[in-house]
Amino acid sequence: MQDVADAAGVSKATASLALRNHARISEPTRLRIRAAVEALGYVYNQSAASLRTQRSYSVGLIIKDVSNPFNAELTAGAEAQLAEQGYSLLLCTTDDDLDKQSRMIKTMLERDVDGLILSPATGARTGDLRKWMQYCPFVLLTPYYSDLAADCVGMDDEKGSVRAIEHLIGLGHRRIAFVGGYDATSSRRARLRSYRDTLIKRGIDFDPALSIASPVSRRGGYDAVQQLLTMPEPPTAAYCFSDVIAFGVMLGLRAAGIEAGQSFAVIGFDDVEEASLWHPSLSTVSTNAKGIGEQAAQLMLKRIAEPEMPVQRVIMPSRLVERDSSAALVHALDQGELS
Amino acid sequence: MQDVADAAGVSKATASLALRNHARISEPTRLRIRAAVEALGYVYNQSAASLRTQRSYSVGLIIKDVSNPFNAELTAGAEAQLAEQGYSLLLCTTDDDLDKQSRMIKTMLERDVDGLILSPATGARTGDLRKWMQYCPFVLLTPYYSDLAADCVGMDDEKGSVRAIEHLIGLGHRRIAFVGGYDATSSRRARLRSYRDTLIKRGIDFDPALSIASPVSRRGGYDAVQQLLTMPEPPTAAYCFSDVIAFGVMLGLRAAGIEAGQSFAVIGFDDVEEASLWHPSLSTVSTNAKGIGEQAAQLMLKRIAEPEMPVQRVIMPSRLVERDSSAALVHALDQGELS
DNA sequence: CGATGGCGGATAACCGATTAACCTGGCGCT
DNA sequence: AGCGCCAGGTTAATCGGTTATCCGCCATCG
Repeated sequence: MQDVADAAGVSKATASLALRNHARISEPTRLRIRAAVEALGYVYNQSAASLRTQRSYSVGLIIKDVSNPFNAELTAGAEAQLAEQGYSLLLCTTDDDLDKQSRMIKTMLERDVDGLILSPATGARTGDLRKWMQYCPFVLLTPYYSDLAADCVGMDDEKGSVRAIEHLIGLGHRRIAFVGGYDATSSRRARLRSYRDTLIKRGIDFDPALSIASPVSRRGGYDAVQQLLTMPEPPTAAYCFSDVIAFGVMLGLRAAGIEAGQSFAVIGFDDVEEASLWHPSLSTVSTNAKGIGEQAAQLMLKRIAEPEMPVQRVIMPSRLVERDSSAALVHALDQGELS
Repeated sequence: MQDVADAAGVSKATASLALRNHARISEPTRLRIRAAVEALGYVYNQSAASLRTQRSYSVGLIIKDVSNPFNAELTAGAEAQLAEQGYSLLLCTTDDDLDKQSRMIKTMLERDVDGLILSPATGARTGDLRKWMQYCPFVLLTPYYSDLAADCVGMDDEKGSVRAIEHLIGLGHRRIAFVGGYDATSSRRARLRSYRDTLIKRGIDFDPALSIASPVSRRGGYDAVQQLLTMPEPPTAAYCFSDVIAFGVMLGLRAAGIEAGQSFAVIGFDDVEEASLWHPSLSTVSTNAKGIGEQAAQLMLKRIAEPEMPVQRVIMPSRLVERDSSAALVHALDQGELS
């Protein structure tokens, strides 16, 4: 910048002000300086500026895994919002490992992010998070740390689950399994609770044997459904922790000669793009991943602009999308009698 | 850091050296300093360090769109490699817009990245890229800027295409369409060339009417196949620019009462996760997106470590994965006669 | 006519690390 | 005793911007 200033015959300070269009600098001078910038191919050094101003115009996004379509969409949403406001996105992943999560948070803080959007790894302790929150604002991608005085945006596990189960009950199903997800995650617990409460409310027994935890992968769903089908009284429907698991369940069903949507209903969660493309198309609880990412970014930008704003907790609505994988049980019985 | 030094009763310089385990500092002193760090909750300021050392330990990744599964996997691969070496990933997207691409490159340079991994937007000019390359090393995610003296890692459009077409010919197909992709992209041109050359080499006419450009979306494939089916002598197979397009083609076929893999063969490109899950499962040219991301990151790290290393161009192997969507034409004819 | 007040710009301290160069006490050696 | 040398630190300049403060000059005003 000194070079630019010299070339324009002004001081470094003047150059600095001119580049940011400060009113103090006259038009002709500003133009001379801009010309010098072009001529010299000067590139502004944001890090140097950050050092002085203590604002980096960057925020970190810490998720478990980008290759998961849900997270990819979320990332896309967040990045778009941030870029629009001139912020950059530092991305890192934890593989749902607490240790790695700590390292990543530390790294981000060292890089002086203005804020951190975090999808906490399973088992993250409130105390640890609170410790980090001293250093920069956080937006949590989950609604389950309510004692933490942090902004958050989560999806509505509860309403979505209730709708899904009521839909299945409405179709005539009575033996409904709850499939997949890691046992310890708050999201799964919330959905499991809604699942159980809804059943009970409708006068249907809650059978613990029908809820099976699993890794969040197709394999997880595949294995789980195999297990379910060997039960003496197997379920006729599965409410799955995620679409990915639902896909696994449908594959498992097919392997057992059962087609989802005929004698067996399947409902997923997330509404990833493939859900509508699958054959049969997957009924699922839609959560708008991109919207969650956008919302998180917006919340962060607001928080940065106004640090003392009251804590905001956003629950993004989820809605049930009924497609072909969930069919009426009566229909299934009819088919069964025909074969 | 001054505070830490004071607390440990040493100078700032000593503290700095101690934190980086410089041999000059004795063990007891180092421990005292580390203790002070803990006690004060000090966080290292990487930006300040970068300012001085001119190394930010961060690299930028500029792609068109993260929500595309191929790019998401690529991103995951790159991030993992970089994180492993202590580098951070700045992610931004261009929506395949040249203007936005320029802005993003500029932003990244201002943020003082050590390198930039770029998937150039359609139509990016060599000259423009060369201009940016003065400022930091680039790794291009395409093999088609060979006059640019930049490291790159691309997929093997050619071999993959040849295999796919030969596979189809081997199955008895003679009217093979080439479907989808933006006309102007180098990748599409390369695949189109391989497609044509392979046909000709096998003594089959190349019919320009059988190659249809389209947006890279399901819709694009859907519309294209509709158009193909109205031809006087429609194709019996489609080689698609991407899996996404192939999905569209299969949907279009189904809408026309044709099931892919029976009277009509479909092959995609990318081998995205859903390819194996589709019904029928999609034959496709597999390219290992995550591997490309990892390779790009590794190349970048090597380049940073050794700036004068000769330019490296990596072509990641692609292989044909034969699944259910590509069936023998004879089989299709048999079926035709039966019906 | 001297005081006042802008305007447009210059000076220099500062942000938080890194590092070349310098300092010092103690030990071994001749 | 004198000298060199090393281990273990310290000093201060530096990276590239930002910004509080100061300055000179000219127009305006009572």
